[in-house]
Amino acid sequence: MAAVAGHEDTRTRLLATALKLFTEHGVEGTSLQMIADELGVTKAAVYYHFKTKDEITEAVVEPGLRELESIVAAAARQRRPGARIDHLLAGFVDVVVRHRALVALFSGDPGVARALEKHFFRKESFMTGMMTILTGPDPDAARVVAVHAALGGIALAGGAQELARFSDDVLRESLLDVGRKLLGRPRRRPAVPS
Amino acid sequence: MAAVAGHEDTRTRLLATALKLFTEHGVEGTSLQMIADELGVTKAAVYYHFKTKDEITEAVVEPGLRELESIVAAAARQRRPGARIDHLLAGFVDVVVRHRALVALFSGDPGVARALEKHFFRKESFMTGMMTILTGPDPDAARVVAVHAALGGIALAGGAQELARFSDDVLRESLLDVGRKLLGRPRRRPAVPS
DNA sequence: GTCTATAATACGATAGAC
DNA sequence: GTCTATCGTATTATAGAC
Repeated sequence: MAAVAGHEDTRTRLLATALKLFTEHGVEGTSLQMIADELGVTKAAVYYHFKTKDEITEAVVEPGLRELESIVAAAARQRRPGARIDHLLAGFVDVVVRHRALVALFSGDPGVARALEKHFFRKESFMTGMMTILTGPDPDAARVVAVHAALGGIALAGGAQELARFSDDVLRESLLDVGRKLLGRPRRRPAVPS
Repeated sequence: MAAVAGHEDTRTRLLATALKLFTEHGVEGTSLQMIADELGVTKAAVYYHFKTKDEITEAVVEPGLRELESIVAAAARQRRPGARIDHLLAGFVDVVVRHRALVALFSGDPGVARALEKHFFRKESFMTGMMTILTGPDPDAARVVAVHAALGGIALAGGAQELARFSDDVLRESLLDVGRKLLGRPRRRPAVPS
């Protein structure tokens, strides 16, 4: 790890800078010049680490996306439908909290979807997989809307600038509460025995 | 009305085309060339109707934004805190349903906020006004998160492509339900007398 | 009201020196 | 690993004919 720290460090700083600018101005609204300036290098230096801008976009969202994929897969393996929902909700919220702005970026920015399409990742089918677990079979309109609002609301709230001051634990519990209410999964321990 | 139809029609078609492309590719990801091509005219023709791209962005979002502003003002005039919340929620959902993709665009696209800033509209202070009504005074973290998720979830679900098939009435009732659950406003008529 | 033509600039991306 | 310099293209925007 330490041996490649010199290389890894610049690459990591680059991705962190890109994520910050992407959430601020959108992927298409962020130029390589802006990234280079923020990093304190030239455009050519950026191109040493990544061959194209799409490759940067991909690398920014990849870690969070991989986590989400494995969570969906693990949730699908649960036997009871309720357990599938609980597993997916807890995992989704956890990824949102630990990556904050990333999931909101993935959910809302069309530039991300366009960049991923070129490397054979279909956002639409991925979302359908999550939806199927959360809605169940033959859902009515209200359920489909509620699930959409839950995923969107959790992602957007997790990436909101005004909520950055909250700790991971506080944000996680609050977002779990949002998901439970919208998905009809009341919590087990009502907190107060009285 | 009919006398200016020739002018109004092209301008209206232009705004509808712009909104469609903005939601598909984002504001910064949409060029005037794309708008002109979709309209079947040249870029110069587009510039006859609007002096700058920011002016187009502004004109696209303006109608929905004006409605939201008057709804917030009307909600603030309600006496009881619960009535303020109910008024704002119903109005917000109604605007989302009638304009669909527009509110999601306003909520999520950084290009919109940037375009509006130049004409003295501060998105941040506008959102704070809505938040204050919905959270009440001295809200805890869970409440702030819930309100954020409610507004974001409703806006995002309203603009979702997969929910476009639902009628206005069905979508409105479903989104109201989302808002009521997250804001702690259970509905009056529980539907089934039994 | 829409066109052709063009200016000025910014973009993504590459070549080659150090 | 970062630089200077540059290529080709696309961008916003304008001028002037019809």
